[in-house]
Amino acid sequence: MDKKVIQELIDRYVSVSFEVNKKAEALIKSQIEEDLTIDQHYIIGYIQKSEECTSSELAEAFEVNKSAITAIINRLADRGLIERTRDENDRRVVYLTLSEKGKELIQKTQEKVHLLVESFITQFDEAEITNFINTFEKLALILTNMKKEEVGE
Amino acid sequence: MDKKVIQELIDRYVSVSFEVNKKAEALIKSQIEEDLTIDQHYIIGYIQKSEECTSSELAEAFEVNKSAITAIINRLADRGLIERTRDENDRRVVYLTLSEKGKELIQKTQEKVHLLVESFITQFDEAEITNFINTFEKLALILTNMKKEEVGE
DNA sequence: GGTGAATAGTTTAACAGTTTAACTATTATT
DNA sequence: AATAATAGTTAAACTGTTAAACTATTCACC
Repeated sequence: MDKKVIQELIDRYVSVSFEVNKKAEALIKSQIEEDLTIDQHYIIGYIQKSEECTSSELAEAFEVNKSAITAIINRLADRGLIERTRDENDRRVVYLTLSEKGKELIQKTQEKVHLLVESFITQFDEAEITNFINTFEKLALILTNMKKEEVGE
Repeated sequence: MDKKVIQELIDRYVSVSFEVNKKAEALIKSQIEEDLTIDQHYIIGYIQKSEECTSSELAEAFEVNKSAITAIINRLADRGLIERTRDENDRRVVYLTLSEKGKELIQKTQEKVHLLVESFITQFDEAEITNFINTFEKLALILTNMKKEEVGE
């Protein structure tokens, strides 16, 4: 690729990804039920999808320290949205699950978020949005590998 | 579009955008100079690019309240990275500019971030990444319009 | 020209999220 | 049995955020 072209692509990428992130986050925030923060929403969503979720798994997925997760989980558990159960075989680990209240809450919120995403995805034609998401997924893979290299696995 | 296809695209989009955001943010964080946070980095970068930057403009761009901007600007001004100057014609407004120290810092950081973005952008062929960014920019436009509609402009 | 509304920015209090370091409890290694 | 490693928590310090009240200035318009 031409150096100039690359420079331009970089600038465009940096600026558009910033813009989309900010705007998308603001829109999601507007759809979230009750007094859930964005992070709480994502945490609950992750637990919902995950089989046997632990703090360590969350910390890795969200790229933060475990103590940051503890703080968030504490708040959600205090509100009765999340439950903790110890593993009987390895009593160090604590599994996180959603209470009924938590399940209901995330379901309602996910529906709204889905409608939101649908409303902009359907403004593209199928080929374009499919290509876009395909490349996006490739990018996710590349970033994962870059991180692994950095850590030196 | 088929309903099932749309559902699948939504799920893929939601999950891949979350993943890319987290990973990209972690990588950027690893490239940032000294003790700058991600938000501070973005704020300084925005001021650098902007002509006559004000707190209100930043608040709008970052989709937060003005008082959140005040807090960040205070910290950066305390560290001598940003300077405030009042508009002589309208003494309510305060222009934000980078000090020499601030300019040097952001330049060094931007270089690193550019190299980082370059390292993954160049793993795609030109057509694919160009299409990707084009669609991304369309998405930014759509989100901007959605917000305008919501606000009711 | 003076009064009330609008605008730009700040302050304060309260809270969420984050890191680092030290800690508890448990399990693995040797 | 002793030591190291792992899962998670706690505490202190900090950043970012909102909401509400505030200051200072400018605008609108009668």
